[in-house]
Order: sequence, then C-alpha cells, then structure tokens
Amino acid sequence: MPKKTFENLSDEKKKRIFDAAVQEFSNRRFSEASINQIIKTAEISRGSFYQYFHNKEDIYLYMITEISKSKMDVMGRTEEQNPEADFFEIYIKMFQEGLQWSRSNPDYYRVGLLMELDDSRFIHKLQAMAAEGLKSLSNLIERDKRRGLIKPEVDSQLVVEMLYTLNMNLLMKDFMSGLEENMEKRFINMVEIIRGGIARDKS
Amino acid sequence: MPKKTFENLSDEKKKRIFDAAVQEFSNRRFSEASINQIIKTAEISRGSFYQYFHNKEDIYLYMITEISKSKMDVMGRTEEQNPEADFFEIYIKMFQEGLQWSRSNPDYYRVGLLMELDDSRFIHKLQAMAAEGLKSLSNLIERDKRRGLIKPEVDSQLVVEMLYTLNMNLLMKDFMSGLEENMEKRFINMVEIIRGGIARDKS
DNA sequence: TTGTCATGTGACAATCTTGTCATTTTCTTG
DNA sequence: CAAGAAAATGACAAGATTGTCACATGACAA
Repeated sequence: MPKKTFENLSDEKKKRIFDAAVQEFSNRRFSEASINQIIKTAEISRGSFYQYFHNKEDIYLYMITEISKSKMDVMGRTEEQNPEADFFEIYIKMFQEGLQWSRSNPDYYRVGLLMELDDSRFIHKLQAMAAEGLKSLSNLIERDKRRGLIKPEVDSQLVVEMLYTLNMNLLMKDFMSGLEENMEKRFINMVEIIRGGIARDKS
Repeated sequence: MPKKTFENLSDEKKKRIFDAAVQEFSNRRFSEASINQIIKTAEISRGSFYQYFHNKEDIYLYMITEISKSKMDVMGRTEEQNPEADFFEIYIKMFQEGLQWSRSNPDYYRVGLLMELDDSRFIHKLQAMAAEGLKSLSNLIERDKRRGLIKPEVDSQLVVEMLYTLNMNLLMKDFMSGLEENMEKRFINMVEIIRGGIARDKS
C-alpha cells in the first residue's frame, strides 16, 4: 500500500508515477526493474519516491491493482452473457476478449506476461492469488459434465491448468517474437484438440 | 569456447570450476548468476577466471555442453529401442527416462529448468537451438498419421509444442514446490487427453 | 510577517556487479 | 641451476543497485 503522502498527490503527478512504473515493469521483470529508472522517467527525486512508497514491491502492487481494475472494466462479464454456452465456447470467447484488451493496452499486458516469468518470492505469492481465479473455470467444466458433454472421469482442475499453460505459452511467444499472425487460429486448434480429448463419446 | 589456458588445467581443477558453475547456475538464472560466486566456490581468483573464460556466456556454454553430453549418454536411445511403438508410447517412455535422469542429476536438471525461465538474448538463442531437437518428435506423429493412428488433418508441429509446453510446466512446478507425488500420473493424464483429441476415430 | 508542518531533494553509505592489469608465483626447459 | 614462459593473484576502475537522512522549500494559518 502506498503511503498517505502519495494519495495526497495531484492526479497528474500520480499518473506520471504510475505511467513510469508501467513503462519500467513492462520492460523488465520485477526482480530486474530499477527504481532509479522509475524516478528518472517520472521526474521525481529519489527521496520523494520513498516518501510515497515503502519499496519496490509497494509500487508494483499499486500498479498491478490499478491495471486489474482497468481490465475488470473491460472483461469478466463473458460468463454471464451466455449462460447457455458450453465451457469451450466461453473459454474461446474469453481468450478473444483478452486479446482485444491486450491490444488496446499493450503495456499493461506486457506487465502481466513479465509477471508470469518472474521467480521472486513476492511474485510467486501474487501468482498463487491469481490462480484462485481459475477455479470458476473448473466449475464450468463440472457443469458440462453434468450436461453430458464431457467425460465424467475427467480431472477438471487438470484441464484448466492445461489450457492456462498453453494459453500463457502462446501469449508469451507472441510477446517475445512480435509475430502473432495465426495466433488465434493456433489457439482454437489447441482448444479443439483438448475438447476432443475430454468430450464424451457421442452415442 | 573456453580459452586454451582452461584446457591446460588439471582435471581436478576443471571439475572444481565446472561444479562451481553448476552450483551457481542451478540456483540463479543466467542473467542473475554471478561470476563472483563461481570463483568463490571454485576457489580461484578473479584474474584466473578471465584467463580461462572470456565471460559469463563462455562458461555457461561450456557447462551446458558438458551437461548435454552427460544426458546424451543416458537418454536419446528411446526411439531406437522400440521402433514399432506409437508416438505416445515413445513420448511417455522419454518422459520417464528424463525423470529418472533428473533424479540422479538434480543439479543439472535445475540448470535446464532455469534456462527455460531466462529471457536474455543469449539464452533465447540457445533455446531456439534446443527446439530443433523437437522436430524428430513431429516426424513420429507424421508416421502415426500414415499408420492411420492419428487424424491426418492434425498439425503435428502444434501437438509437439503443446506437449512440450505442458511437460515443461509440470516439471517447473515440481521444481519450484518440491512436491512431485503424482506428477507422473498427471503427466500421463494430460498426454492421454491429447491423444484422445488427435486420435483417428475408430471405425 | 512569521511560525509550523508537509513535502521535495540529492548527497551519501553500503553493497553489489564485471573486466583489466601490474605484479608475483610457479613451471618448464635448456 | 638459471632464465624465460606461463599462470595465478587481488587491487582497482567504473558502473550499478537500494534505502536513509539532514536540509531546503513552499503553502498556509495565525
């Protein structure tokens, strides 16, 4: 949590600092990011920084929170929109919306990917928290089991992990290389393979 | 390539340095690993180090090469052993052998995983080279297509990537958390899902 | 105008890092 | 044994990093 002194700042200055943080954390992993760079970009003094934030973790958390807010505004309502859609329809839709969001907020998106790459204690805690969010997905799979769409013996948690892993890997490659041409096609391809692997045999 | 002065060293000293490098690179990513730590562990002076190697990349490459040799001695013959086995049988066998190798050489194994996590230019080049090795796997899939075991429209390259990604993710988790109880079971579970997704419908 | 108080500042200490180089030590060979 | 070659050494330069702290500044109220 930023200190009270930070809250007191003008919106303009707060934004300047936030943007500087995004700039840094979207180019270097948390453990490699430098406060020096942030204060240089934000044009504040070293002393000020420590008057606003306790340390690097503090500003990172602040930034992540802000970004999450922004993402929540755009996404997170896919599930409610089509209550009748099956798991894979919803999942693909979510992917596409995520893609759209990442295209309009490339920096925020890069922050997220770099977070995935980090291996500091601190970041691992955050990742664990994020993983909680995946539970709702496995609930969807369970529902489709009851509907008779998915084999009952399938480990839904495992499937969610698989999809998440493959998804992340795909985004990561895109992020690193910049080529994303048939990314969506590849994504759907992968999802279809898994769907085929867990779908209940038609009979 | 290490300098000639390094080659001239006694086997004992070479091993001492190699072991020190393994110790460091199995605990920190390439970009974070410190030469200081290596020379301290190996008990050589700073000057000596630079008389043996050009820089950090140099010793890393040397170490990776040695590790690869050691792994090649143990693995890499799975495919030839059962020329009649189908792709998934071979793949699972490979995984199991790899697991065994990693258990008898945990440090080498950690080096490999940390390499996967790094994002420096240098390491990316190495990763690209390693990826070449995956081609032989997609050949196996192609063969199984011809055998009528796998749907002809499947993108074999994509399947290999999926398996590789999932595999890595599994190993990584194990690496981080230390719990590996039902790892093999989970692995087979995942592989079976993909197999089900690309297998030709029985008819 | 003056006193108070929140805020801004950058020099500083304390740690790191890599790569170099003049010097010393050890080895080898005539 | 003695001279010349090869190897080992660690101090050093030059560059980072984070967090602290004594002080400067400026706003606001009495």
